[in-house]
Amino acid sequence: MPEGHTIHRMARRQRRDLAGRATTSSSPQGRFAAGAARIDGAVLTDIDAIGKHLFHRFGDETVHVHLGLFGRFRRVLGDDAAPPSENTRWVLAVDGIEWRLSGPTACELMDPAAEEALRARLGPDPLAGDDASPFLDALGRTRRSIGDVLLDQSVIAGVGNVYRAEVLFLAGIDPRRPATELAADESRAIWEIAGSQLAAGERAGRIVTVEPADVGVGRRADIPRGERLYVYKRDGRPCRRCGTGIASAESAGRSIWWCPGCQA
DNA sequence: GCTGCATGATGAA
DNA sequence: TCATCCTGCAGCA
Repeated sequence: MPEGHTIHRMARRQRRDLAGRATTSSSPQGRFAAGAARIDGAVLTDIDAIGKHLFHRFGDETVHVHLGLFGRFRRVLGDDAAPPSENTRWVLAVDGIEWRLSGPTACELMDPAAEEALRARLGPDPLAGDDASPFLDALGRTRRSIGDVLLDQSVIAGVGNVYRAEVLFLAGIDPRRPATELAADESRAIWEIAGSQLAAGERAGRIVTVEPADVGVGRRADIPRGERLYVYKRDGRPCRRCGTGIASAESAGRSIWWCPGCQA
C-alpha cells in the first residue's frame, strides 16, 4: 500500500477526523505502550506528511510513524466495532472513530533533534510542493541508474517501487540509463510526472497510471482492476501502447519493469 | 494449515 | 550485498 500518496492521503483523512480534538492512545500489542501513555488524552495539534513519513503532533510531543512495506493504518467506526487485533501497535481515537496501526517499521516518540536529522536525509517531496532543484542536482552527482536513484528517499521522497516503474514508463526513459546521462528536460519530466502521478494517487486512493484510451475505455473510472498500470509486475505481457513484451530486471535490490519499445 | 510474497528501510559485512 | 524486522493475504495442500 504505502508510497507517498498513501501517506499524504492518510494525513489528510486523520487530520479531518482528529485534529484539534482530545484523543486517547493505547497500544494493544504493548510495543508502543510507554509512548501511548505519554500522549493519552492529549489534543492532536496537527499531522505532517513528508515522503513516506508521518508526524503526529501533540503539543510538544511528536509521534513518528513509518509504515514500511506492510504497515497499515485502518479507520474503524463505531463503539461496537470488533476490538483491535493483538498486533495493533497504536490505537489513536476520539469518540466513535479509531485509527488502528499495525505492522509499522517505526512508531515512536521523536524529539525535535531526531526529527531534524531525519528530515535532513530526505530529498524533496513532490507531493509536499517542494522545489525540484535538489532532485535535479542529485541526478547529476550519482553513478547510479535512474531506476536505482528513484527509490532513494534521499534523492526524491515518496516514490516507491510501483511509481518508479510507472513514472519511467510515462517519461519514456529506460530505467537502466545512468542518471547523469539524462537530458535536463528528461530529468525535469521525471519530477513533474512523479508529482502529478502521486497527486492523482492521493486523490483516488489508489495507483492508476494508465490512460483510459490505452485500455479501450472512455473514462478513468471504467478502467478495470488489473489494468491500472503499464509495466509494474507485467513482465512478458504486451505493452498496452506498443505491444512489445514488458521486460524486468533487478534494480536497487527490487524488481523493476519497463517496455523496451516505449522506453528505448 | 502452510508457504511465499508484498507499494520499505536499516545495519552489519 | 545480505540478513533482518514488521503483518496480512492469496494460493496452495
